[in-house]
Amino acid sequence: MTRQRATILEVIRSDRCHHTAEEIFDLARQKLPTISRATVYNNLRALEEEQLIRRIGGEDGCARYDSSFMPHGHLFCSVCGMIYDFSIPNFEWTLGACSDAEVDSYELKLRGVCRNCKNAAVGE
Amino acid sequence: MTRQRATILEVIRSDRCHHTAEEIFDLARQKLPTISRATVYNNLRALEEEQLIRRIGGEDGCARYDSSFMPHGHLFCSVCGMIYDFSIPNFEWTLGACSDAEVDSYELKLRGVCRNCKNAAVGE
DNA sequence: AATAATTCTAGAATGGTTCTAAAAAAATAA
DNA sequence: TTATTTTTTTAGAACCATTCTAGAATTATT
Repeated sequence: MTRQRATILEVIRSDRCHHTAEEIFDLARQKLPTISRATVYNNLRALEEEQLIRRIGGEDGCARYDSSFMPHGHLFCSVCGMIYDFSIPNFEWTLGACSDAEVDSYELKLRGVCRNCKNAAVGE
Repeated sequence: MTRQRATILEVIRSDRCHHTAEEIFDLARQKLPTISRATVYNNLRALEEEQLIRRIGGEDGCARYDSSFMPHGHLFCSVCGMIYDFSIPNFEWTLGACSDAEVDSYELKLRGVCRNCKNAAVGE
């Protein structure tokens, strides 16, 4: 575990913001000014292969990263742009019950309006 | 509806293969040899905005297109590479019941082994 | 310390997609 | 129909997230 890799992992774990590679590069650079963009990309790929982080496809064509192990989906709020974790009880079981295929993992992306923005709209 | 757009839509509707933009370009060119790549991309975007087709993110970083209106997920088989439609009964209802957010649409990608490949493995 | 293996760095290359500007086609007006 | 305006198409350049390359730095091994 090099300093660079530890820093990248720390950045991803430090909040639940699902940062992009570029954001991770900027945040890592604040702690390690000479870190290279390629190092960020290399380590993101390596960390993903080691299952220490998870890649999720963003809405704008660039990948985002999540450090949570618990399987869950993501709600992309079309009003505030935030990305929220979204869990469905027994979803793995449901997937198994829905077909004869063997499902190893899933990625669930939801588009809509988050609770906060929905409530704000009502209060207007 | 120009000839180019009609041809692109016809290609997407002609089978359930979830083609990439490049594949659609090649197939469209067989019918309209002078069609341009930009026309394919322009129309794919327009057709998506008109809700005549749906874009799904492929596993290899390039978009794929689906002409089905019925909401459903996609199983990417890691053995044969095929992409299968995957439906979950009452899934829209489940999504609504799982949070206070307003969910407008979803994209569900599953990785695993399809029924055929699973059965083939057993028979070995 | 010497050697070998791994990781990092900067910048070039890649590739799917979007943009640009001019030509063609289609729609509308006269 | 002809003239005018709007939309679409075309070819290729540009874009940008990501990957690759080659050499330097670091780390591990002998």
